[in-house]
Amino acid sequence: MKAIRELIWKGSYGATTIDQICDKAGVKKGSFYYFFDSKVELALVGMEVDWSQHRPELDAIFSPTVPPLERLQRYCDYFYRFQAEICKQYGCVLGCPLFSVGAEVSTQEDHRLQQKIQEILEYKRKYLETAIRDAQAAGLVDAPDPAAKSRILFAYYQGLATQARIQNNLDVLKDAISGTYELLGVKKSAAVAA
Amino acid sequence: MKAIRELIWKGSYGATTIDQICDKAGVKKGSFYYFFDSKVELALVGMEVDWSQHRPELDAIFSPTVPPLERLQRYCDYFYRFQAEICKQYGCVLGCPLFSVGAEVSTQEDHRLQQKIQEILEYKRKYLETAIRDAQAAGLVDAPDPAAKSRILFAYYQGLATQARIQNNLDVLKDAISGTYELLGVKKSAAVAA
DNA sequence: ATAATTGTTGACTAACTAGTCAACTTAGAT
DNA sequence: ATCTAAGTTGACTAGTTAGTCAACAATTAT
Repeated sequence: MKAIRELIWKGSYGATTIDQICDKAGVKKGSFYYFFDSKVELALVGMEVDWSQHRPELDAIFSPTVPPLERLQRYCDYFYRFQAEICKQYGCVLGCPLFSVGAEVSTQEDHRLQQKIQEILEYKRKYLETAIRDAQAAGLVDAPDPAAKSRILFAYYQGLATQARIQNNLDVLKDAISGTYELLGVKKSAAVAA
Repeated sequence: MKAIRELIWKGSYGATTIDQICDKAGVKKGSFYYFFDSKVELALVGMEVDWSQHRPELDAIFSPTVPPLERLQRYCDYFYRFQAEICKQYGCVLGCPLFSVGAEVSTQEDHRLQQKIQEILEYKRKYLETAIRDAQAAGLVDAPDPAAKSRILFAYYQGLATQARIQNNLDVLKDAISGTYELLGVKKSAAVAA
């Protein structure tokens, strides 16, 4: 379980072989096929496990009890710290596996993995939408269409994460919060407050 | 040449084998190794060829003779039309190969491909930076730091392209120009003019 | 024409790939 | 203790992979 996540995160989904997974997991191939029918099957469960581990943390960060702009601030901080830790552990910036794996498998015939990834990504976007809507209601930002704004912000985050991975540079992520504010048209006073 | 571009664009770099490339190109493996030492070598030349074909079009779109905001408008249009054509040809949205391949190979030991990709990406960002600087000089946008803004805009485009690929949905790209305007803080009057 | 260079090929290794399976080991229930 | 179900394994296909190479063909120079 941990093995496949590491391998497809650090390397790529397509280039990760079942032999590699078994080696890393210290398990023989027979055992693998006792539990899973194929690599896709394992990847699906892996994604699910990963998501279920992140979900509580995101629920806390995006809790409605937290002021909306602070949620975004905390999320940017969290993402940076998380990537920094991963970077220290694996020696390079890995970004978000949902993006890199998603982009890689999107053209495959078997659509199950794409669907799962899109599903989780949509959950994540929802956090942003709610935060933006609350910020708009509080008059903190200029976002008459929170859903549209959340898509823009989400695309921005996705781009940042991918850039950080490609450039292998954590500093790229440091612009996240200022970029968020510019993108949302945060009013000066609100920015200082958050 | 055309073969590898199609294969690693539609599929992935890692999962594309030299046998596949040779088959698609109608060439035997011996010939391949007569010209290239490895897959990386071929991919490097492929990227270079691809870039040299796009460059004149981008030079035209971002010509200093064109009003700055119109450059961005034209670029968004161009990108959409280009993706639509590719989509009709291959049956699915493929996004930008620099992003998908870049994300995939970024953790490899051999850094040559990453370097080439980063180099081309940096060229592309420069187009945006110049357009934003000109727009700022003309008082059309609120961008005191054009380089920083261009990084934000570039990340946004990168995210959009990746999303379009993951969701296999061209409509994602339709938000590009309105997102650009929101992101740059385009003044109402300037937006109407462009 | 002929020699030299450039390019092409099929046949070849040796390592790796996904996937199967009968035999084995463990752990839990009775 | 012993029976059973759950899990593990090594050895096994059969196809694919990267990469090599001597022999062959095509082009070009002289």
